[in-house]
Amino acid sequence: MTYSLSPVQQKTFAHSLRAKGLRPTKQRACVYGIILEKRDHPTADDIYNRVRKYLPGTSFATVYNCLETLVGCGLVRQVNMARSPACYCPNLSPHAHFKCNRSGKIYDIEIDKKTLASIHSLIPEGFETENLDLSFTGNGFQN
Amino acid sequence: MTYSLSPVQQKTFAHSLRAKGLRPTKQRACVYGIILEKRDHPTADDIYNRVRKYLPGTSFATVYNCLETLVGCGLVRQVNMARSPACYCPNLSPHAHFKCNRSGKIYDIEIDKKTLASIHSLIPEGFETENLDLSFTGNGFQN
DNA sequence: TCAATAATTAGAATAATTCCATTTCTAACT
DNA sequence: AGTTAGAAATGGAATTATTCTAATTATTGA
Repeated sequence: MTYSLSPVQQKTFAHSLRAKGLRPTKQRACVYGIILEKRDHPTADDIYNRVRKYLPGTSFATVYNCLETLVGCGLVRQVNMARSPACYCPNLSPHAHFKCNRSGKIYDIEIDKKTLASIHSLIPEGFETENLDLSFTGNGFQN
Repeated sequence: MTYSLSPVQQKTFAHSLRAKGLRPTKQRACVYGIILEKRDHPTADDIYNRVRKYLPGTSFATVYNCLETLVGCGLVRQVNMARSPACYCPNLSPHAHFKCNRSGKIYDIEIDKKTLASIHSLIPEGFETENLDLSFTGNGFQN
């Protein structure tokens, strides 16, 4: 059984891929849907396990390929935290991540415009920033 | 031939370790000295190769153990950038990293107090931050 | 429908790091 | 200085995350 995206999601999905000459395949739709569905910052391994409920033949290579494609299209973000596998997040607004050392849970933390501007002002003249990553580790409120 | 730290470095080194009940061994001194010596953000592999010029018997396990210890003592910082092995840095002041996609070079970028305060103010009430990582990727000025 | 090409697949390969059992070293105590 | 208990280092295997490769299958446009 193939994963169904909502009409709005489907449109965004197909449009973003086609804009880059890429094909909206069922595997890509499924990976995208799974990341949107449960916003728990799944790893490639988590995604692999969830995808296989819908498309049992899916391989790791495909999951990694799909993720790379979706990140490349700007549909999802890859989050890299120290000493943990990459995880994925559909929140496209500028935000930081806080990883709780006790629970392992990752929280999204919004970055307000003023702070974002302040952060960007750190970059020296002549440097061109493509990506910004801000992350914290420590203990979250409730564990 | 064992690596010699300057008297000041030696004092900081031995003191930080002893404060945690750990021993200032020659391997740890060597790893520490190497990170201080050439501030080029070496990876564990780089460090392994440099250490072995002084202490040829050193194993990868030891390099990783030493690095973990030094990071734990606050003598060096571990820097994790997306899709690259961890690298190490003796700059203990609050700073961000900019990785140039073309050259692979990592630049230290100071974070001024105001921006730092602004970043810390993002953290919700009740969260306890142990570590902050801010990194950029893009193109540096001269490649 | 057919051809061209893009995407997926399985499995092997690689890279980075961690683990484990053994040996060696260090430092405190005679 | 010699002993000894615990800490650290060692080599190699194991693990984890990810990427690569060659063959197969799917998608899209003519």
